[in-house]
Amino acid sequence: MSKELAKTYDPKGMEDRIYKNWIDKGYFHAEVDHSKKPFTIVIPPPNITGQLHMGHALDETMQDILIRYKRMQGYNALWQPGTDHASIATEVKIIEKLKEEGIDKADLGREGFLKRAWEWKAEYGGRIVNQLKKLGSSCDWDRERFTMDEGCNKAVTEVFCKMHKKGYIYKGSRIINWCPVCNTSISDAEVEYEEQAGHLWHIKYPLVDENGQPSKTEFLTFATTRPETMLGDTAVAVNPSDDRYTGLHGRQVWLPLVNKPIPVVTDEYVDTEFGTGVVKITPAHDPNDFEVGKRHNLPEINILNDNATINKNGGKYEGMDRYEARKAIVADLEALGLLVKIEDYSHNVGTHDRCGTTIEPLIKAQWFVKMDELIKPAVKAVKEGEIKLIPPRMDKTYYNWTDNIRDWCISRQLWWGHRIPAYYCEDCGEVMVAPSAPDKCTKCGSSNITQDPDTLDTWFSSALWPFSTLGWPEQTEDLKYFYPTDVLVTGYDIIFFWVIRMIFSGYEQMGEKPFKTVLFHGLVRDDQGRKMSKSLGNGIDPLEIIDKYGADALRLTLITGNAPGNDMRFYMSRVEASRNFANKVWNASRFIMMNMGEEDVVKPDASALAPEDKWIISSLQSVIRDVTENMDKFELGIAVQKVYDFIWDEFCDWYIEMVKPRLYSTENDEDKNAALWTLKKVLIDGLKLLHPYMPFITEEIFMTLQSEEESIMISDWPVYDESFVFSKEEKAIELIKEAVRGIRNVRTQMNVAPSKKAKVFVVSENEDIKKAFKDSKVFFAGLAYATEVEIQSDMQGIASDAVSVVIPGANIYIPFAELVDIAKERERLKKEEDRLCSEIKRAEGMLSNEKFVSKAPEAKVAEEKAKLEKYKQMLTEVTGQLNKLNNI
RNA sequence: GGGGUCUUAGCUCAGCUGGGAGAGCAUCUGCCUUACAAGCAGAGGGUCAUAGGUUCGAGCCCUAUAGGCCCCACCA
Repeated sequence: MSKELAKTYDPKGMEDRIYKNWIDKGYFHAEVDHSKKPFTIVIPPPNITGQLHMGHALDETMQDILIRYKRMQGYNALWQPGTDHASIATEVKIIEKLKEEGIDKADLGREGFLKRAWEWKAEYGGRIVNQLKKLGSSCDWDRERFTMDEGCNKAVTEVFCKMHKKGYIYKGSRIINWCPVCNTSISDAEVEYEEQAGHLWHIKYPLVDENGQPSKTEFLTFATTRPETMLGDTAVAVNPSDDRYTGLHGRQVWLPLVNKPIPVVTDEYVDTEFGTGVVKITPAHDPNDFEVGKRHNLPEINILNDNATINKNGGKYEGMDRYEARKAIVADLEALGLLVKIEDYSHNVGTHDRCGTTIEPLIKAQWFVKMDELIKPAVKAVKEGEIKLIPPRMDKTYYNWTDNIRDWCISRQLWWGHRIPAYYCEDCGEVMVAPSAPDKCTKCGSSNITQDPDTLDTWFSSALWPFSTLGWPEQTEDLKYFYPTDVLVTGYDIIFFWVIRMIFSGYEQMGEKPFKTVLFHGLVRDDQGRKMSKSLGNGIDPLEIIDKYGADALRLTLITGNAPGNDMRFYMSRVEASRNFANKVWNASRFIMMNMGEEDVVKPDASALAPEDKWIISSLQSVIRDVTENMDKFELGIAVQKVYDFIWDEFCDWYIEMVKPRLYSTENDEDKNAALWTLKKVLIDGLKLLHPYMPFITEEIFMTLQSEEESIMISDWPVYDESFVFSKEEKAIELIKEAVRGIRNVRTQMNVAPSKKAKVFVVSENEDIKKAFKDSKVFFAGLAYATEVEIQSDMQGIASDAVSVVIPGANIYIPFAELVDIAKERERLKKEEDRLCSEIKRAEGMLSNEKFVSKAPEAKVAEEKAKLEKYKQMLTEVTGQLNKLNNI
């Protein structure tokens, strides 16, 4: 049967065809099967609003690699996919779209808006999923979920009610972050601080004199960045230990414009070093002032409407925008002579991470999750290694958050999301939290009941994702079998939003961790190290890359040379390099197939294997061992680098070249068979090692090579096989390694030599060596001009002006008249001598160290001993050669 | 203010628990050798930021310094 690959590697079309086949065969699907061990990953659900970007591509690739690897190892691998409703992000987009149609959200009403939202989801929700498929993601699409599907809704309601009952969810009037553009509260995690150039206004308030009137001579000066908030001032504060102001304790100041007296209070919060040591206190519009206000029982005067205009408490400023009011107030204060000075001032301003609007702290009644108890098992889990974070330094980031945790504001004034299952009696005000609307008020029996209009923070449902997707709150078989999941792969940027919240939710709801390991990756940046963003227009579309170079090349690019948790830069030249590697694999495979005859190769006796066969097979074993080890440690970049080097350098550039003469020869079928068998074996194992990284090309080659197989993705992962490690018993392998070194030397010299024609003599009395060099082309393949090779048993045939290049055991002599610059050769040998001397010194140093000999692993010590012997022997030879050269 | 992290070849980065300085790209040289020019064979290029310390041995561990980046908190 003839086996053929297309002449050129072209991923286009091929990838889609293969993916479709995998789907049709159901290879991605996982069912509970107690005869196998489960391996589970839940996908970080992409937003339905989203388009695939490089961050996704990296994230999905890493997960797919792990899933494919484990699947090949015989695990029952489940990659649970799904999408996130992304409450605020989606709502904002829909509002934008409505605006284009000239429709206002309010006009549609809640029902109408939600109808539009679901239509939107139906239209765009599948887009990102299809894009994931382009990458080759082996998700179990039969299990695709959505954070607002029936099951997830049930989970959300269940959790809300349960936690409310336990007192972990409560409604309270507290100072929260308000986005005046999105018109909703947001959590602390959603506030992004941004350095902004602003001003520091120095203002003075008159003290109140004994007649209760503003003094004309006594003033208290302070500085503020937000003068407009003075409308809501209810005190000024000084530090109790501040000597400058001890006389003012208990007095009052006159709040200008509002025209009323407010007290001077003392509080430790005030920093005596900053400004004048006086702070105006606006409890309703500043988190710190809020705390001060609580301590001193100060009234809280809200001066802002939800859209950040001044409300009726602002007197004549009512209706003005917050920034207009600021101008007006500063102008009025100046007119009153109360403005001392204006300074330029750069400070951090809280903005909404979605829309960039400066957030406004407001007091509002919102729902919160009480965190102090919930967080405890989550901290313990990481501290005790129950959950491992990779890289380990992420622990610190994690604790940084858990140690400073504040209650989580979960209610949002949005429509798209999980509506809070709280119901209010319009008659008596009773609050009822229940899975469904109660018929009557449990307190007064009234049926005049309305549901809380707010929805939940989008992360509330994501926090339940690892178990809600497996069927919770039902006690499904899936849940028992696949939970806890094994690995969570995600970016470090959502550790606070998502990772921590999944962990405490897992412990609270399931009594068990949601995953064993969290593998973090960094951001994919552009080639200048900038974040890829829409506004910069520097984003690179993964789909375009896939279209041009193939998903395999993209995946390889994203994984190589990148350590966990580190950001990476994306270079087109690296994509090209990856594509070139794919091309290399393709052509090597094509070469092997071309040389395979009609009948299949059979496994040869070990005795039939040539030294180079044994060498490459042994080498393959160590690659298998190392790669498996690296993958188990989640060192994906290191693992694939090893596969890459093995395939390209050792297999293609050395082994295939060495083996060519045997393939072209028609004399020895047994030998040819041995070569072909080795080629095929190493290729197949190499493809398998590569498959998690480059699933498409490996499948295409694998299936062309052995059409009787089903698919590489369900084949067995290669296992380190001691019986294939010939180096332990075979000296021939050592010989190959040394020959490789010798050949390099020859090539180097030939390259600098004036003549291109070389005559190379191999001189040895050792029959094994002579056999190995029997067809010396083996060792000079790739150098067409090194054609003349003679093998001799003694030195007779060597011209007196020959000089050796180093291959201990077998000497390759090159007539230097043709090739070698004596001075250069001498230099080289001297360098070699130096190297060996320092090696010997190093080895001797180590071996003479009692600590090393007693503490280091035995194998290590033995290795060093062997090295020492080898180096000593090599040194003798090099010295001999050097002497010989010196005598010429 | 607290924490993290980085500084390794011209560029971008790997370098696992301390034990022979690596890759990709770029540069230079020579090759269309019947798998591959998306290729082959070579070469050049590094005081591993600086200064100390621990060790038989440090790119790796410790301390300090300089510079860059990130996260958190936030002083009005």
